[in-house]
Amino acid sequence: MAQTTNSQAITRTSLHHELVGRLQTLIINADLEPGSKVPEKLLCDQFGVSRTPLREALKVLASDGLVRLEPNRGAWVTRVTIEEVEEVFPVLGALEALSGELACQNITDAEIDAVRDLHAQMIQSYKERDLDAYFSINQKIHRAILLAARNGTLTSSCQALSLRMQRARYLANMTQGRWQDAVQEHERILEFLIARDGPNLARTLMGHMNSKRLSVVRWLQSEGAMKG
Amino acid sequence: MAQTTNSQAITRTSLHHELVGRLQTLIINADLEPGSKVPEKLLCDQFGVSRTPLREALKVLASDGLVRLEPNRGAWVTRVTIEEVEEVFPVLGALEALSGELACQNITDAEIDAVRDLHAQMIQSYKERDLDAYFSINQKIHRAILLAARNGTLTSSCQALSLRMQRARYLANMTQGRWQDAVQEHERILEFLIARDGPNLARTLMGHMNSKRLSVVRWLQSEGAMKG
DNA sequence: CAACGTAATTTTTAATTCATAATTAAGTCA
DNA sequence: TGACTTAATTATGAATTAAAAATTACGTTG
Repeated sequence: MAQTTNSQAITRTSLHHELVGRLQTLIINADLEPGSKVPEKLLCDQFGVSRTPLREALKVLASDGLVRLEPNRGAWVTRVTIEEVEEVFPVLGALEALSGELACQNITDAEIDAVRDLHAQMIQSYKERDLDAYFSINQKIHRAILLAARNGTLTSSCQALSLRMQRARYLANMTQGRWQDAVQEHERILEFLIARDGPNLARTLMGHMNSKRLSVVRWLQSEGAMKG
Repeated sequence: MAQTTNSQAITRTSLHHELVGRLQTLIINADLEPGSKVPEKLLCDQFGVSRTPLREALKVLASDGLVRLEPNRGAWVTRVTIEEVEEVFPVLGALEALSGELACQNITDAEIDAVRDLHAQMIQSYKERDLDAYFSINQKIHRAILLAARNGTLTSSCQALSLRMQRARYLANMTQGRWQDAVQEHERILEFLIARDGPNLARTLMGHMNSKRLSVVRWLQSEGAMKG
């Protein structure tokens, strides 16, 4: 009997919590256009909820930087600006470096094997020029390392910032050269992880993040130049 | 006229935003006891607001880890556990290290002078054995370095985590030996900041954070041993 | 004709109300 | 007497409603 109650409790989730996830997805997929106003009424109809839980969710998204609340003006989907990218990537770099350091201390052999598998799949996606698959597996690798660090605070901090940058992932300037460099960086990441070489893994992850930053910024700059 | 409207606009703030700040203060000062239930009704009466904005604020605090929401059970003030300290301090260490690195690149001479002043005041507080003043000035120094890093994302990430640890600041085991060590670490922090030696400042700040972690954990352990 | 001010409409914000879930207390049965 | 069940009370969660603020449109005046 107690078990029944428990399993129900697991599946049960508060409405606002559900909404946070749904809205995150909408924003990351750019279904809600960057810079646009969040259409409260429309979303309420779409999700079949009232404005109270929706607004509760928007407050959380605002503290994560996905929307900006203007008092008495409503919520606006934030844009990925060059300034933001220049700010967020260094922080993400520091956090990923730490995750690499800690992962080397705590990762199991089985987990390393899993990363090795993911890496092989990613290489395959690279050879097939399947960018969507590449991005997806890439993210799984970073997440596997993050989880191996055994630090929940680190995990959530990283994820919140990653989420903001994921809005820009389709902006990543994956030229042939950049893509090749990224794959080579990942080779070294795997290598240092297998060797459980914390300091070098940390350094490589930070450098990797810095390369990503440069790539995204260049793209945003060229895009800005086209428009303006 | 535009200026008048503007200055008014600056002071205007939404109710829920105001509440986030007020509740943070209550929790940090332990006016809301760790582990206890957040008394919605009482707080509503106390602040003279309805439950809607209060609950919006609680959602934000929950995403910052200051309260924990249990579906259909309400909000509970989180405790500072040893596990949390062991998680948060390393992350804070990585972020402060980055802040030191960036500060060395961007800090002005005037800002360095300001830190120097704060440092002198802190030494004075140390000599007078004024722990409250010491903590307060200490925090100002770390914040000054953080602001000199010119990275808003870093600032808010650090602040959110610092807030969680500030609940434990009165738990810090400031024995004579530990206090002296901390002051010496700060001497080196100032020294490397003046020299604008990023790598060494980063290393020192991380070490400083590690010392703090050890001190807090030891205290929590001895406290746990007393009770249990 | 343009610019400023006023009024009306729309939108946001917060309070109230209603429904649902949890907890506690009381009563009954073993 | 103790444990379990059921009912009642209390509190939480979400919708609705009301009040406050902003934007827009219109009219008037210079």
